[in-house]
Amino acid sequence: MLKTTIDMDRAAVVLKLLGDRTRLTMMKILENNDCCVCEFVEIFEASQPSISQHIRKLRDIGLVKEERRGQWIFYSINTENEYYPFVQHVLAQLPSQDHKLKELEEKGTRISCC
Amino acid sequence: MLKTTIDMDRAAVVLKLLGDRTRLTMMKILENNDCCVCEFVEIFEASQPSISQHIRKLRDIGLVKEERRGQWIFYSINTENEYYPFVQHVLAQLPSQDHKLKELEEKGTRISCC
DNA sequence: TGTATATATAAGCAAATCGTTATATACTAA
DNA sequence: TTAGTATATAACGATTTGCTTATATATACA
Repeated sequence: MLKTTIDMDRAAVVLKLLGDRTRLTMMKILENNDCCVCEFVEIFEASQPSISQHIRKLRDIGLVKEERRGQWIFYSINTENEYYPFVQHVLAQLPSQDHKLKELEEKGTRISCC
Repeated sequence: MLKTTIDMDRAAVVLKLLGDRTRLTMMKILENNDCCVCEFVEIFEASQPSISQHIRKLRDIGLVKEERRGQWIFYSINTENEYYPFVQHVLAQLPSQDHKLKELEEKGTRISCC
């Protein structure tokens, strides 16, 4: 059986990153969707730099990856990441946050991009 | 099916608490053992106040409970806590830390208490 | 009672965190 | 090329965190 366990130090680092309302919800949304920054800005009613800085932390340890599509940069879960299985287990315990994206669509407040 | 899901805000609070090397390892050890403060002091080679303060945070949101036995206070996981199922899932992904207790026994450096 | 041990708590400090505003960069379209 | 949009980054400040040292409290035991 090849079971790779995450070591405690790395696990603590990952959990600390997930231990923030905004980042945790971001990750849960990204579980099922690709998103660009502007969507998160709307969902969290936060400033663009604040959102970018949260994403940067997730990206710095490889939890998410980016893909430019024209003017926009879409983020998604990096399933290749060594921590992915661990993160997946944690996220699986949380209630879906997909309704937050749906609300944007319905309100029509979604910016041009998405 | 009665499935109680933890809400995102509370989950983030719990994960933030677990997102510290010392507290995460403490919780993993407590998964299978009751421990008193002096054991943690030895295991983490930390000061007694530092350990007490970490425990206090875990106790404040009810993740652990205490039980005085004479001179000592033993801590254990509070399985009655609303977050317990969530925490259990997280801890289950981590490698056992029981060897840390065993090392204390073998080294004989364990203080009188334990 | 007095002393030792185990633990908790308070106060203070350095570092980390998370927001802000200002600015830089990259792409699109006129 | 110029203007507009999306995003990243830098600089700064307030708050939080996690240690330290000092002290208080509770129990055990002589």
